[in-house]
Amino acid sequence: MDKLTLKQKRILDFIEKHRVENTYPPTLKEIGDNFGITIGTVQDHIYALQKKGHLERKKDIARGFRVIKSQEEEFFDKNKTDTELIPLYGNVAAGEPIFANDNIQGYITMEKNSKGHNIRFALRIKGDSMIDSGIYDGDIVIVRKQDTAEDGEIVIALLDDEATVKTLRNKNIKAYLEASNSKYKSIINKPFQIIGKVIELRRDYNVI
Amino acid sequence: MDKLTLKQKRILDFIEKHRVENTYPPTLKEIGDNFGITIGTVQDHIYALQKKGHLERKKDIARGFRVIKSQEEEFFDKNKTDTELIPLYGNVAAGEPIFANDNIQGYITMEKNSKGHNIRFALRIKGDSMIDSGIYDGDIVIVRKQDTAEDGEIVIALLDDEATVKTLRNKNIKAYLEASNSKYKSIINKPFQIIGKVIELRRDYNVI
DNA sequence: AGTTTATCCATAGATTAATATGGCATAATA
DNA sequence: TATTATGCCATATTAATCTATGGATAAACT
Repeated sequence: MDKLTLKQKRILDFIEKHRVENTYPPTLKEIGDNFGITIGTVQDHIYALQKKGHLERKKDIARGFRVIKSQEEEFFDKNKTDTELIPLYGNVAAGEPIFANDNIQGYITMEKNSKGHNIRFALRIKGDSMIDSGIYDGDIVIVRKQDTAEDGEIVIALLDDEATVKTLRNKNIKAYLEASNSKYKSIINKPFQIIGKVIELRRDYNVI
Repeated sequence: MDKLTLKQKRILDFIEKHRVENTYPPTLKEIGDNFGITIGTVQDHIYALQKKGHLERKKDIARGFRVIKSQEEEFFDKNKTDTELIPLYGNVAAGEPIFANDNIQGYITMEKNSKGHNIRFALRIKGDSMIDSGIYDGDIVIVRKQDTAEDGEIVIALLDDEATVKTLRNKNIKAYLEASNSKYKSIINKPFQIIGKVIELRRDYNVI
């Protein structure tokens, strides 16, 4: 990858920019028109770009360019691709399905999970029952779907057909759920089902 | 966006796949060759795809296709491209520079900011002085660099050469910083400099 | 000094690629 | 049933695009 002259760099950038914007690379003429030079001159530049290893080209193929990216650029692209969007669900009233499509309030960008495809989703917290654990009304919790959890972990549980955020206590003896706010009483010995475990919390401060 | 027939869908997919793999879309002939049909037939399919709103095409332009993506697909693409990594700094002792390269603990994936290039960084919280605001030891705050802030906003301030997280109070009269924990006393009438404003909080729950 | 590199131009093919037409058969739809 | 959409072919024409050549100047390099 020899170093490029300013002109060569500009032409290379134009080819890539054109490709991104139009979905196809430019022709020799289009390049020439953009820089106010003739096709013959463009040929010279293309030849130089190829020789220096910054551009590949298919013979006799219209618009047959491929811009070769540097390692840095590849890296930058790579970390751009290793993210995914997970759905953000609003809080649901008792009896209503949580994972309904029309309950999706938006999407949260997250890094892709390396190991396996464990399914995650986000849930907006309603109420202050977890305030003593530093989870406030309006916060968003990222949840990993699973049906078991350890003592002390914060879980999303289905209780009386309603999804709630609680701390799991004494799982193996008589499991109950603890609301992290002293004014709420904890739920003991009620049947519940664990939907997932809270793995992250996000709070947006209103920013204009 | 009318519904496509199987054949039409396959041709559309081929165009997009070809574009991604080669950096440029195929010609009519290349499409025909791939499916074992003639150019005339391809023209028919292209016409149908255009009429149904799945494909755009520039007249008289070689390989001048643009595949129109559904909202879902746009979404999927968006998360691939519109993110960036922001540096996560550890807490620093008094006098040491915060933004030193060897103070970078990692990187946080975030959605790119649409408006302008305001610079953001992340900081890991040390101590419990902001616990009453639900910011705990070990939490990560996302900070937008700026040197002013409004009353009540949580800011990163440089105070006695140390970066601290505080709530800003009475900015215009006698500004002081408030620690959100009753056992800490607020800092009044000391000179300080605002580095940035907290725009988001993230907390990771230890997950194996 | 001689050679290569980088920029330019002009022009004449040769080939690729798009467009225009017309025709045919079958399935879906009004 | 009449009409439209789908899926296919063949061929001629026009336009786009690439390739090849030759020439020129100035700067950088050997």
